[in-house]
Amino acid sequence: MRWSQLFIPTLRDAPADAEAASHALLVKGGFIRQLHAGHYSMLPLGWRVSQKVANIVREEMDAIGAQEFLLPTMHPAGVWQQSGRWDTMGEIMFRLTDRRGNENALGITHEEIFATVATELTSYKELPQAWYQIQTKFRDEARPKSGLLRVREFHMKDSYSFDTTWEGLDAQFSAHARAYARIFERLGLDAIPVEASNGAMGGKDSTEFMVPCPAGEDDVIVCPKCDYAGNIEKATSALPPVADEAPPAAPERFPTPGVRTIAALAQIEGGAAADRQIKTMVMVIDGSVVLALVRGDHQLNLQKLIDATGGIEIRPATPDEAKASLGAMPGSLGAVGVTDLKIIADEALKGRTNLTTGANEDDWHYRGVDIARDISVEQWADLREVAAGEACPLCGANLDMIRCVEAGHIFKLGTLYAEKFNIAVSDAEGNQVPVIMGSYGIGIGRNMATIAETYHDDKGLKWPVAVAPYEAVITVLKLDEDTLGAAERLYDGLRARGIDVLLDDRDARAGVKFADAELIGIPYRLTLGPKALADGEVELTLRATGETERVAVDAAVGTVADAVVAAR
RNA sequence: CGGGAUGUGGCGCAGUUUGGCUAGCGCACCUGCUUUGGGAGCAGGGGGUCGGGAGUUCAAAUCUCCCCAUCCCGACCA
Repeated sequence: MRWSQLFIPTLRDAPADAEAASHALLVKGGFIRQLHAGHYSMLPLGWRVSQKVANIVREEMDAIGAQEFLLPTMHPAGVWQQSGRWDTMGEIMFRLTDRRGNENALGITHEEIFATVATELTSYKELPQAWYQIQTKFRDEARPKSGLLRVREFHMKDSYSFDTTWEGLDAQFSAHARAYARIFERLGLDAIPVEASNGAMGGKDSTEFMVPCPAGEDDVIVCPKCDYAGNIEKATSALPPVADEAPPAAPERFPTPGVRTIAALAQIEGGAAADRQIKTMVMVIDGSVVLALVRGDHQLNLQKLIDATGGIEIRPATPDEAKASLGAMPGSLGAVGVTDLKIIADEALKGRTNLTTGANEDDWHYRGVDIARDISVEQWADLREVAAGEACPLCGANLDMIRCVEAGHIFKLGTLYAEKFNIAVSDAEGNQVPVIMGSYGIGIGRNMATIAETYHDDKGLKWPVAVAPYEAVITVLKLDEDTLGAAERLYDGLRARGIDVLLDDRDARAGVKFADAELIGIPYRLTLGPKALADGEVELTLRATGETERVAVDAAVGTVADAVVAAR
């Protein structure tokens, strides 16, 4: 491609705002343009990068025997009603009504649609199968942000596996995990596989691939000593036991005028240390009030509460709702003697005695509470959020917390969709057996943005060769016959070697050409100017390191092509 | 959904408080001349329903009301 014909609008004065640095560079370099909140136009450079990411994903999916499909983006409501997710997906799903008054959805994922195809599976001899597509998804996110990292319309590779046995599912899950590891390696990303919450996808095991990145939105707990890693929504830690003194025969009510916080209760005479308090959180889960109890010094993790209760819509109760349910405002709430509400407690409270908690009357608390004796806990669960510095549950080392981007996610779905859509095949004995599914996703644009976030400097992007929009640029400093002629011979030579090469034939100053090539992040730059050309040489500059060396003109094609091919 | 901010040529902004010349500036763009190895200079030129609607006024980018959109913080969220 000749640069003079390439559409690259640049915004050299783009303001640096609080969004991801990569986003400003992708906009500035003319890769993407925003149409609307969460909807981006891919310009030629951006689309080339996106396609390269997609092709790497495609190659690795093909390598594990998966077959590519392309399914519709718009789906009739009935398919989603059949799985039950028409109602449970809530506002995340775009819905629209056609001229006949029929309801439709824009696909947020494609389990249902692949399931309709999978009903045509009839025999165990056809299995296993692994099917995928690279296609547009729509999600009505409450707050799109950070450029391509969180959008409402995006490209995603989603794949689905079909097996007759759980061992088969395990094998497909492992195959995907290995394929994902290779994909991230080729993309130049250090992805950490972590235990994850399954969220609305359902199913059993799930692994997220998390790339450390300050612009991300997920916190991941990792052990610096062993392999333990988990999303904050799932991770646990080992806690030292708290030695409780024996409680009195019954809880004792005592006045706590003005005390509204755990910290305040820990300070006052007759109070208790935070780890000897019960924090009572009033939550509304799908319209019902539930009490969630954690230790005073612990934080409740909402996703853990969702996972433990199977809830869909969950929110903290308003102070007025809390008062209506328990009779006091937050700060004096407790579960002692409460029998008409569901009470779910964190495991760190199990067996504890002589605790302090609110008495459901403003300015009063209980002490001497024995949780087993005094509180009707209906369900015990892991509800508390792990904090950095706590002990690894496997080896005891101090855990780290890292901010990450969720770059991929793989699930073992099980037989849920087989049951909803009646996907069954005959086994060797002629019995109908349900098909066991897995579901595997990786976002194309999100990975593109994460790469940009990982590889850039103050001059611009530094794309890895594997995803660079062009692998090499020939910067022509003087548009005379000799220089341009030499440049075109190099250009033809590199194209003949299959290199994606850009010929900067613009009538612009050298500084502009250098700065633009650096901004858009082309890995290899060949500079043709009269100085070196007089010696029969050209300059080769690496974007990644800034190193420059002189190469004989005759050897330049071979040198660059070999380097590019080796780095792909 | 709550809080805050913004909307003016392609891009980035000033002007709005206190209504008033033909709505400016920088970048980009077009023409010419000079320049040419790190974001050139001079001269000339083109381009704007001032987010939308209604209202007040002799007069509205500016004041009032309604609406829309975008951004940031939070809530929420495979």
